[in-house]
Parts: sequence; structure tokens; C-alpha cells
Amino acid sequence: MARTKDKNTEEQILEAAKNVFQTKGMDGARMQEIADSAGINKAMLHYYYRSKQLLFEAVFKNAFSLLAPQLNKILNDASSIEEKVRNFTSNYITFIIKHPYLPNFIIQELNRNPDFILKIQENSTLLNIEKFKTQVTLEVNQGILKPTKGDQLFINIMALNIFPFVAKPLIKAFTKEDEKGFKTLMEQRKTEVSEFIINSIKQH
Amino acid sequence: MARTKDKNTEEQILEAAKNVFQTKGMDGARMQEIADSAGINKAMLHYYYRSKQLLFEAVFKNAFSLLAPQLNKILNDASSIEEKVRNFTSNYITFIIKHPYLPNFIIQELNRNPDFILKIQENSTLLNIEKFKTQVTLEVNQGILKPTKGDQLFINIMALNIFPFVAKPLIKAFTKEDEKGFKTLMEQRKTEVSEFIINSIKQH
DNA sequence: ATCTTTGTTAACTAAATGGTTAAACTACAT
DNA sequence: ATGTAGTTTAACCATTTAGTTAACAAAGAT
Repeated sequence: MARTKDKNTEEQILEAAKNVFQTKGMDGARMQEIADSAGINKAMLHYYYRSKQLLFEAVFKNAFSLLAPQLNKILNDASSIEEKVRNFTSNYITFIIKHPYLPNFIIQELNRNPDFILKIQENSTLLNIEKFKTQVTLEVNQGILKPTKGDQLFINIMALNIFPFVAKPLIKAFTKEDEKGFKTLMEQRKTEVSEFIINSIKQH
Repeated sequence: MARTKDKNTEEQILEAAKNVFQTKGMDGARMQEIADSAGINKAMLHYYYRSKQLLFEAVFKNAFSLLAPQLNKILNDASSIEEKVRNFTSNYITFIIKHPYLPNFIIQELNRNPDFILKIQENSTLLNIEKFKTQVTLEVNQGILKPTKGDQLFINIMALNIFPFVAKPLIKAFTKEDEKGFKTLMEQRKTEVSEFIINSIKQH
């Protein structure tokens, strides 16, 4: 019985591969587990994607292209720094609660193989903080912000938004919160984090 | 020729295992590579540590026991929140520059197997932020700090200090800095981060 | 109807990998 | 010098794993 289901096999594989790679990583993932999870024969993985490496790259690019527009908002839209911080923080945390394994997956795999970032930089022109830095300098000169280094501010925004999800097990251990308590903390952060940042950089 | 060198074999293995596990992770590490790196026969790994799992756990506990005193400073010493933030930030960044793979290793492996944290919680009484939270509440009531949630402040301090090292490849890509430029950014952060935090929470 | 292309499977292969074993070597106590 | 306990090695083993193959099924195209 040929699987003439609504979804085509190639997409089923990608979906299954996403789940396995994002939870186990490249080294921990097994082709057999991906096949089982997709409900198909292992040979199909190679039929559609040739090798584990290529299947992994398909998953990775997919993940990154999901994340990129989120980051783009803070780098390249027209609003003020304060608005950007507020919007980004709220949107990003909402986004990650929907895709909990994403940031950890990307960071882990980039550390394993930093060359991956080169492949990504070819495909997307973003990943450039120059515009953001210029805007920070401008708002500092206009007296809107206290003296602030654009690159450090960018790092701080990323850190405050992304880190809690990456270090989730650590944070749960320290705060003694369960899954529900952790989620509450993260919901709080949608506004807490932007207040924290704005408080620090806004000229009063 | 028996290796009657100054360092005993067991320590040589642990040192080699540390290097391999911390860069490749549990799944990516190979026992043969650890043996080669230690300059000894693979059977010795099992002679001294029985299994890959146990060798890994020895490395992990070692890594964590190196990190714990750092975190302890901010949780359990007697200074004010402002002093704690300043000292911790400067000390922690210095510490991590010396042990660059450590935070990523711990975070990656805790995500792979969150139960590890249980084993650690048995051995060390630390990992408790209650004292820190009480102190924050106290300083808020004394009018030293603006209204601030202790647990969120703790997360923010961790995030700002640890994240840049965990996400190093991403940050290098965004800021277009090379290794040297990255290190300069991190050196700046020894004071930048504490200013950023103090600015945000201190009552003026 | 049958030929061809595409999709799918079970069985197989070669290499890698964690772990074992039996023999050999070292140092030291007697 | 010899026995003994601890240490080290080369060779081996069983299993896992990514990848291949050859045969088979489905569905259009002619």
C-alpha cells in the first residue's frame, strides 16, 4: 500500500527529522529513529536526502530561516529603539514558547561546527547590526538614550531574551520551579525584560 | 616502557576526556580519541572508569564543581546587591575566558539529560536563590533598589554574563568580529554589564 | 496491455564503536 | 630470584549505524 496520504513523504521526513535532530542534536540523532518517527522505511531518508549530513542541513536551514525574521525586526525596521526592545521582547518570547527547542538547537550546532554560519550568511543578507548601531548612536546624540554602545546593547537584548530558554534546566533547578512555574516566569519576562532594558538605557 | 611520568594515568585520562567531551559533547566524543589524546591504550579508560558514561560523569561533575563556587558568590556572600553584581560580573567573565568551553558544555548536556541536575543537587546544598531573593526584597524596601523581582533579576544576571560565551559563534557573525574582537567585547563587558544592571535597578 | 518512471521495502554491507580478554610488563615486598 | 598485585597493551568481540541494493509496487504515458 503506497502512502498516498495528504502530506507527501518528503515533508513527513523533514518533520520527523526536525523533531529528532532538534532534541538529540546531529551526533545523538539516529537515522532509524527518524524513519520510525516518520513511519517509513529508512531507505527513503537516503532516497530523498542522500545522507544524514544533507538531511541535517535541510533541518538546520529550515530552523534558521524561521528565526531570522524575528531577529530582523530588531535590526532593520523603522521604529525607535525603545519600541524595538518592547516589540522584540514580547514577540520573541511568544515565538520561542511555540518553538522551544529552536534556540538551543541552533546554538549547540553552531558551536559544534561554526562553519555553518558561513553557509547561512551567503543565503541571507541580514545578520548585520550596522543599522542598529547607527540608530543607537543617533538616539544617544539626540539625548533619548544614555551613552550606550550599540553592539553591547544588542548582545544584552539577545542574552536577556534567549538565554532563559537555552539554560532552562539550570533555571528550573535554581528557582525550584516546575514546568508550569517556568512558563509563568517566561510570560512575566515578556514585559519584565523590556522594562529592565529601557530602565537601564533611557535618558530620564 | 611504563609511563612513570609525574602525572598519574588516571589524571591524564580525566584531562584528555575533559577536552574531548567539552568540545564534542557526550554523543560526539569517541573513546578512541580520548585515549589517543591521553597518549594511552583505550583499554585503560575502562580500567580506570569502567564505561564511557562513568567517565563522562566524572568530567561533568568536575566541570560543575568548578563553576559552582562562582555562582555561590552571588547567592551566599554578605555584600550588597550592587557589590555582588559588580564582583560577580568581573570575576565570572575572567573565569570563563580561562574555561571557554565550560558553560556551553554544561548547558548542552543538561538539556540532553535534565536528570543530571538531580545528581548535582544531592552533592551540593547550593543552587538555592532564596537568600538572594530575600536580600533583593530587603533592599527594595530600604529604597536602595527600585521594585525588582529577585528571581527575574537573578535570571538577568546569569543571562547577561553567560549567554555571550554560549552563543559565541552567533555573536561573532552578527558583530562581524574575529576572535580578537570578540575577546575585546568580552573584556569590555566586565564593567559594561554591571553598569547596565545597576543602572536598571538602582533607585536614583 | 505494457512500458517507464517514480516511490517503497526488506535484506544486506562495511565501517565504526564501546567494551572485553588474556597475556605481558613493572615495581616492590619477601 | 621469585611471587604478587597493580598496570598496560594488542587483539578481539558484539552491536550499532549510515548507507546500498535489488526486487517490487503504483501510476501514468503510449
